[in-house]
Amino acid sequence: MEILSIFRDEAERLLRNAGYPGKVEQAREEFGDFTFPCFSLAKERKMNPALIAKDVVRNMEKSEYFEKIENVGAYVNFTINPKKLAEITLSSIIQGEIFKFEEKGKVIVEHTSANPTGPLHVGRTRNSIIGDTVARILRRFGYDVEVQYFVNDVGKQVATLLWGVKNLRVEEEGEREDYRYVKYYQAAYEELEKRPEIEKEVQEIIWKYERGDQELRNLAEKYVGGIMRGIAESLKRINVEFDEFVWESSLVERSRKIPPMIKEYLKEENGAYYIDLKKLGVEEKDKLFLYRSDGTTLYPLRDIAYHLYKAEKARYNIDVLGEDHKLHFQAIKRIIGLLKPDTRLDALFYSFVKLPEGKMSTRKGRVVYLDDLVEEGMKRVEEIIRKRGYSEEEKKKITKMVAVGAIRFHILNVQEEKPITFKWENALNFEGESGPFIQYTHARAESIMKKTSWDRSFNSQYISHPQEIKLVKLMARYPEIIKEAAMKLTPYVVAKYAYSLASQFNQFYRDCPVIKAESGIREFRLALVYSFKALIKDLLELLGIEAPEKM
RNA sequence: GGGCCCGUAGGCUAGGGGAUAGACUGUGGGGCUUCGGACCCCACGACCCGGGUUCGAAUCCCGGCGGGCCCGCCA
Repeated sequence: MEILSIFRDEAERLLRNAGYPGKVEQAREEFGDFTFPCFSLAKERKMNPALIAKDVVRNMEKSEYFEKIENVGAYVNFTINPKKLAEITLSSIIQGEIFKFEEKGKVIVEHTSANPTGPLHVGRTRNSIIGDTVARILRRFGYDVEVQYFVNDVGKQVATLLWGVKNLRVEEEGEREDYRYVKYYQAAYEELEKRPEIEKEVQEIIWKYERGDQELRNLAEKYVGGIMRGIAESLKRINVEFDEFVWESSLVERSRKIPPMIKEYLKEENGAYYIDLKKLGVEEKDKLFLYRSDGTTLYPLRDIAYHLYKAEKARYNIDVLGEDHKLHFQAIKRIIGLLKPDTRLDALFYSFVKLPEGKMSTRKGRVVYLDDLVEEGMKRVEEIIRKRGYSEEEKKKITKMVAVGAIRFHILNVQEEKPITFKWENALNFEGESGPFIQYTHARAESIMKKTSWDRSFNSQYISHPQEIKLVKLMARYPEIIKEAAMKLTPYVVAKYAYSLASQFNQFYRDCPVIKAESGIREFRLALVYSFKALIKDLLELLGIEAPEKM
């Protein structure tokens, strides 16, 4: 139940009864909670908007839901009755009702799906963090969510890696397989640039691998599998996990059955096959190639097979993709629309993270690896908490929680489609609008609760301080924030909301003593602190950030 | 050449027809006999440019400029 819509509906009911039906909007804070601008009505009725606003107020009946309804210029402003709102909001949180949403069926979220050619870098991590967070939000919103990673082991990149493994000798350094094996990939690419004729050998690897060549399968299992283990381990450190890894090679046979199903869009050119995209209604591109002339499959074909596989498992599918996939996705969506018209396919696009010196590139070794970012983050956190007298074990746990909190929040706090330039000091910011700020605020609230006992009873009649009212109003927005983030696939709104809530709590904290407050007020404030803590903990969880009790 | 996305204080980012453009960081000041100073308060500082639509444009439309991406028998 969206708490504020109870009040919004009531405001609109009052407007109707006053003879001026219309929709209210969110008001600026200093004017109240909802507002009804009278400009368009003024135009319709050819009257002065300010006079209309006056008349609306004159004809309005009283309501226990609002403590004040008044006109300011051409606006009719509604101020919610805080006692009523506090009662509804706090009991909804304390009983856990606020976290329950209607069940909505199954959805598969595919994210990351980075080529398994080396360790995960920070650029790709934006995909993982956004994808993981949107999955968490959808789960909260009532979906049965399954998270998948599409492992591209059939493509040219992996063939290049395997060519390197077979033909080159490199120093394998480091503990983890992804760091060891990426050297083959980088060396193979260098070689390929020097001697373009190697291309043929790479093609041959693709051909053989697709047909199940045992030696190559074994190599892929070791090297691609090893790199995937590394990637999964890196992601696990920042709380990203998957339900299923789907390997492309497992879909090759299946993908070959697809072209006959869309024969009327299929064309041939020198032995290669493509889909006529114009005919499909995609204007921006002509041909989508499915087969090479040597008969091996191309990524679009395997991707169609994969989407078909997903569509059979779930009626709703979401891909988290870099903006470079926009056109490709448009084509895939059309094709799945033909093959599985009763399913829904959405994409969440994000812009790249680049370095001040340019785009990240695994090939060129111009990257910041996720692991390095996490390590550096932990180092900086440790610096701060060194003197706080935590045990070794506590210190280790807190250090990781806070570093990951900073990293995830930094990525999530920006609209997905805006480009990010990676800078260490921003990615590892612990102050102000940051993950650690929110975690710290949670720890503060926790600290109050620990110092006192409370039987979960409260009386909303005691609400009076402006900071109490502001905090309740902000908390009441939780359901609509979740709904917006889930429906528009915009996880950043949850990050922004979590920050504003924490920030508001800190202001409340400054002005409103809790433990020392007199009886009545004290219980009410404890209900506020408890509710804030429950809410912010949930929001942090949605952002994939742990909520430490002390830090 | 064509298409898509982005342009808001020194840096980073909300708002996406409506009231005085909201934060964070930075810089300068201030606040613990008070529940945790990774906090709080005050000040400074911004809508890329030019037209148009509108009672009203940071927001919508058109045209520039700047940045990113796409238009592969790569993925």
